[in-house]
Amino acid sequence: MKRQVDGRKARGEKRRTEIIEATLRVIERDGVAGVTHRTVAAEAGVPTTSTTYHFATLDDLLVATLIDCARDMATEVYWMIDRARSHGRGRGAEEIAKLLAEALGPKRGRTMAEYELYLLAARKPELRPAARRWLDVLTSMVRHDDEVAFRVFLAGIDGLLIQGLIDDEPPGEEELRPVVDYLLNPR
Amino acid sequence: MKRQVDGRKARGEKRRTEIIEATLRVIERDGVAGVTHRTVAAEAGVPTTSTTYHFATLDDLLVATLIDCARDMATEVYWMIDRARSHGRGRGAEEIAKLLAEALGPKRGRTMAEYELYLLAARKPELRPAARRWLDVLTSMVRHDDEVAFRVFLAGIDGLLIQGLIDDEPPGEEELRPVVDYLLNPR
DNA sequence: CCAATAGTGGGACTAACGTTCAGGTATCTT
DNA sequence: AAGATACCTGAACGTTAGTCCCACTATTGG
Repeated sequence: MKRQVDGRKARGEKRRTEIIEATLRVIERDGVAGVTHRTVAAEAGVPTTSTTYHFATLDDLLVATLIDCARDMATEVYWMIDRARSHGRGRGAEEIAKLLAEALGPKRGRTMAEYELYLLAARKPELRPAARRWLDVLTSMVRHDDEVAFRVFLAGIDGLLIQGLIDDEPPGEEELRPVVDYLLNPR
Repeated sequence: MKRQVDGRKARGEKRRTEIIEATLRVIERDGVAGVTHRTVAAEAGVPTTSTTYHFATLDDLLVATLIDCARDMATEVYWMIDRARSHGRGRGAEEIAKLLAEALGPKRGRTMAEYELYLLAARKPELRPAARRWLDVLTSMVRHDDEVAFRVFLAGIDGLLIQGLIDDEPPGEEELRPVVDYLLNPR
């Protein structure tokens, strides 16, 4: 049978994704610098050689992990837009502000990981399509008649996030809302 | 004499700054990941032990380098504002757009280094004052009656830069000017 | 049923790493 | 002049890294 769920290949791919997830956890905790075959293997609870079997080099592991991370981010943005739409016109700012506050609060580690992806993509062209994915999702979903205003909006989101990461106490939802609102409809 | 320029201490501090400059070059070329005592020593043309003599640990070297980098960035921003002012009201956008285009073009490596500083500051609170320095300079020099608009401006600059770093062909000055202009005087 | 194959895991090898140390030299202080 | 001081550096230590090897197991396709 080809569709056997517990076969060799299926278990292999399962472990592969487990390794990727463990890598993401390591990046969230210690940054890309903390990623080694051994730390990842320990985090995933597998022998060291398992990571080298599924990913030829450490670089492959990093690239695979960050592409995965970018995919998650893009789908999250997708659902955010969807939610903002269903909440009616003009309520988009609240949804976005809430998401930003989460990114800087409970999901801070994840946000840092995403910006390490950005920086790695700056050096590795192969990662750029993945890093740009959430930008593409936004661009394709949101109607933008004013090209310049939309570009400011995209840049503003990134700036708010990265500056929030180096704040001693990151801004909360209520602090972000007027800024996001301004970004969405400047007068 | 205390003012001897060729004394023991003076040469020591000179080498110290040479090591810091070499470290910055390594970061620009290979990123923070490429910084080791040996690569830095080779880049500076000094023996390996020299880097450990002047900086107790690798971390100290990194922190010293990034603080130095941040200082340069802040003074550059200072002079940019000064220039924009002398060019008369309303010409600020051109000056800023030119600076951004340079940061994404000839000085791309330096810009990447600066964002590695950001990300490191997100994990090391001791680096945050240094990372925020150029923001503080802007805040103190530019009159801003509208708090929200100014915040959008700061975030926009960062967003434009970091998104420019993952573009396959970074935007040029003429492409950036309308966006910067929009950031400065939204209607 | 059986050869081929994908996955597993313990061990080990080499290279590179951060860091230490001890001996040496030039400079400063008194 | 002479001891103290700051700087310099070759050699080496112990550790950890990436990666490879090989014997083993369980699944697969014919």
